[in-house]
Amino acid sequence: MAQSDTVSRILDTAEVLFAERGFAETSLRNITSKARVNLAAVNYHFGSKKALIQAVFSRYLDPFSQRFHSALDDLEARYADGVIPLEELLETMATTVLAVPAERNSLKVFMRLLGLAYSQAQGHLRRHIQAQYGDVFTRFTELVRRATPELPDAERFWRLHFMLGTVIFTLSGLDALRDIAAKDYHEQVTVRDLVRRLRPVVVAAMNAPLPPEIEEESHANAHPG
Amino acid sequence: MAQSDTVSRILDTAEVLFAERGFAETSLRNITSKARVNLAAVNYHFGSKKALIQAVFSRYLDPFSQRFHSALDDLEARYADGVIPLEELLETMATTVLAVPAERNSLKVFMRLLGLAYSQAQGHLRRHIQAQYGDVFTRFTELVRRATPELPDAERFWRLHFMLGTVIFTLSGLDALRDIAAKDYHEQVTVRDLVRRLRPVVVAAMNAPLPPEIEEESHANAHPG
DNA sequence: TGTACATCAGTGAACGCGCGTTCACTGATGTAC
DNA sequence: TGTACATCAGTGAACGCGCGTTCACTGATGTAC
Repeated sequence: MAQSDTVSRILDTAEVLFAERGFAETSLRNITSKARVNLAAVNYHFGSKKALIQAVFSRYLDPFSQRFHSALDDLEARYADGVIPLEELLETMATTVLAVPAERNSLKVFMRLLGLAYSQAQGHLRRHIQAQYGDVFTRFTELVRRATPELPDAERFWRLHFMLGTVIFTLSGLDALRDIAAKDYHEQVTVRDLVRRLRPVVVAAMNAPLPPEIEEESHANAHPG
Repeated sequence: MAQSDTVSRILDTAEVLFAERGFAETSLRNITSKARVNLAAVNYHFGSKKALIQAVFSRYLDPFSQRFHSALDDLEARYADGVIPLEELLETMATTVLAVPAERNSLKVFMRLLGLAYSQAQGHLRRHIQAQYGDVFTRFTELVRRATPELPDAERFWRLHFMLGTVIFTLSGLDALRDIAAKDYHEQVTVRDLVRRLRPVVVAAMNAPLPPEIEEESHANAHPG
């Protein structure tokens, strides 16, 4: 037995329960009893519930940011001028996002956790993630910036988050949507199928025409960049 | 004084706190002390915390479905052939979505509600809301079907949900995103500004080219390129 | 090689606390006769 | 008009419960001399 079977039992169980019900609704007693581990073990190994939540995130985000960094290295080596087509960037992100949970428990858990982290208003978790993993996202958005020079910075920011919303909402609520889809269309939907459908939608959204300028208001002269 | 000033004080305060921190993280003591109302008043007037949450939801969804129905009546009267352009349908939905919370407190509560309706894992709440308010959404999607005859049914279903994800994610996590946007671009974002940005993105996404058909399936000879 | 101590994962029970809910009660207003 | 009772919004205090955390403890293994 490894020196801490207990630690991974806790993490495995916690990520499933967190994804199912959220952080506040999952108690340490839920986790430890389902993991068949002593209640005090969470505080012994992690220090607090908050720290456990962050540890659950790290198990996904550490390998993700590592893989994503090296995938971007490969891309940058391939395009010597530093301008990587948008489709390639999105494709790479999709591949990396799908690769990580394939080894772990589920894509749904990962997406649900990301969604919870964003919607969590207070944001200690959000700030932790930003501080810990912000650089790989910064690098990605910089590459997207070069791929879409015609987009104002603010517009690009919002469109990336619009698409993040699409992906997180769809993949984290996949069970519910599958339910509805199966009832309406008698169709079984796989994650690969969804990604196939998502691709042209995301590309079209990023390439949509710019919204009309606002003229009135105060003199909104935000020079982006 | 109305026969129950207390009831509306509770509802007004509850929706603000629910929007700020979520349902589980908001206690009845938080609500009643901020509303300067007796703790027991919630259970007296509503019966339980769960019933209070549903009452908060109803204050948004009842007027929303009512208004949306009559807005669709108007549109159908205006287009005698029964085919309403997609842009009009989306515009109408956006207007209705924004009109309801304008009288009330926050768009965010409303968006959280819609998000919950979908992402609630076990789905008893989802099915309740589907049963209570499903007809207006069914009516809307039927009109969208007529406006986009070139889309296969399943494709339309998924694209509508992709866009629902964008809107729910963006507007329900607005505070977090505003935070990030303000830090990166020193720009204050209003809801109206966001809707202006969303419009071309949603239209482009709905009109995106169809994804390539899947041909192979079982004999998995995936061309890696 | 034997003894003493240190380290460490894990445990069982308890702690204080905030939670949703309940209950006996008040006091104002309405209704019946 | 007077009396008795009913209804109802609201109250203060307490209830039991599950929560995250703490603490003294065990027993196995490692280390020093």
